Amino acid sequence: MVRAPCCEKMGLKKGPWTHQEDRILIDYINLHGHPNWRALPKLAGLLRCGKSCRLRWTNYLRPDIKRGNFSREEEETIIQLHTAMGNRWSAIAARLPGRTDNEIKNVWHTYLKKRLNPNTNPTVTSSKFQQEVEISKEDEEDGARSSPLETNSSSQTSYNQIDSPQPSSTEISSVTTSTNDNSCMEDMLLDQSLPDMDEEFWSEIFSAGNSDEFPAVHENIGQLQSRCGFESNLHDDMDFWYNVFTRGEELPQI
DNA sequence: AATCGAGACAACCGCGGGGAG
DNA sequence: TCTCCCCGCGGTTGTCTCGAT
Repeated sequence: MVRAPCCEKMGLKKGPWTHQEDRILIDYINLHGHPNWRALPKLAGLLRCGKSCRLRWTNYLRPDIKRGNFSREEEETIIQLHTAMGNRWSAIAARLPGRTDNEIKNVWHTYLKKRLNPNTNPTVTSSKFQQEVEISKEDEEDGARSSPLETNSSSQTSYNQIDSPQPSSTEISSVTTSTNDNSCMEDMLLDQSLPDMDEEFWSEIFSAGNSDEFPAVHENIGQLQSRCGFESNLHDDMDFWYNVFTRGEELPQI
C-alpha cells in the first residue's frame, strides 16, 4: 500500500494555524462542505495537507464544539466511560456532545488520570490537587466548575469560537464581561461611535497584515489604551487586540 | 531579572478499517 | 478478490505559559 507523501515533502505548511488559514477553512467548508479532505486544501487555497485541515476542523473550528469548563458531570462521565471502554477516545467523545476526542484525551492525560491515581504522581497530590478538590466543593454549590483547562485557555492562541469566528461587538461584550473585569473594555465596546468590529473587520485586518492601512483600528486601540491608562503604542499587536476584542482576553495590569 | 521545569493543549504521525473500482 | 485511496483513531510530540527557584 502506497502512502501519500507527508506534508513536508510536498512543501506544505505545518504547525500552528493562523487566523487567515482558519477563516479560509471555515469559509470554504461553510460554502462547500468537506466531501473530500484530501482535495479540500487545494480547492480552498490552503498550503496544508487534508489531514491537517480535517484535524483543525474537527478538533477546533467545528461550530458545535464546546470548549473549556468541563463540568463535574462531564468529568464523571469520562471517568466512567474510560473505566468501561479504555482509551477509546472517539467513543467517549461521542457520549459527550461538543467535546472532541483530542480534548478528552488531553484532559485525561493531564488531569483526570492523576486525580484518579494520585499515588502515581506525588506532585498532584500536593497543593494543586488539593486546590482542585476545594474548587470542586465550592462548585457543588455554585454549579459549573472552572476546569484547569480554562485557566490557561485565555492565554493560548486559540480561536475556536470562530463560528461565529469573530463575534460582533454585541456578542463580544457578553464574552468580555463574563470573563474579565475590564471596565474600560466594556465602555469601549458599548461606544456607539466605534465601527463594528465584526468578522469582516478582523478578516480585513489580518489579510492586509499591516494595521497601518486601517486607521480605524489604530484609533480604536488608541482610545482603549488611553482609557485604560496605557502609554501610546504600548500594544501595537493585532493578535493581542484580536484576543482582547473577540475572546475577552484580560488586559495587562498597569 | 533570569532560568528552569512542569503543566496544558494544539498539532502531527503512523496505523488500520472500510469503501470503491 | 485485490488494490488503491480516504478517513478516523490513538499515541506522541511540540510549543507556549506560568510558577518556583
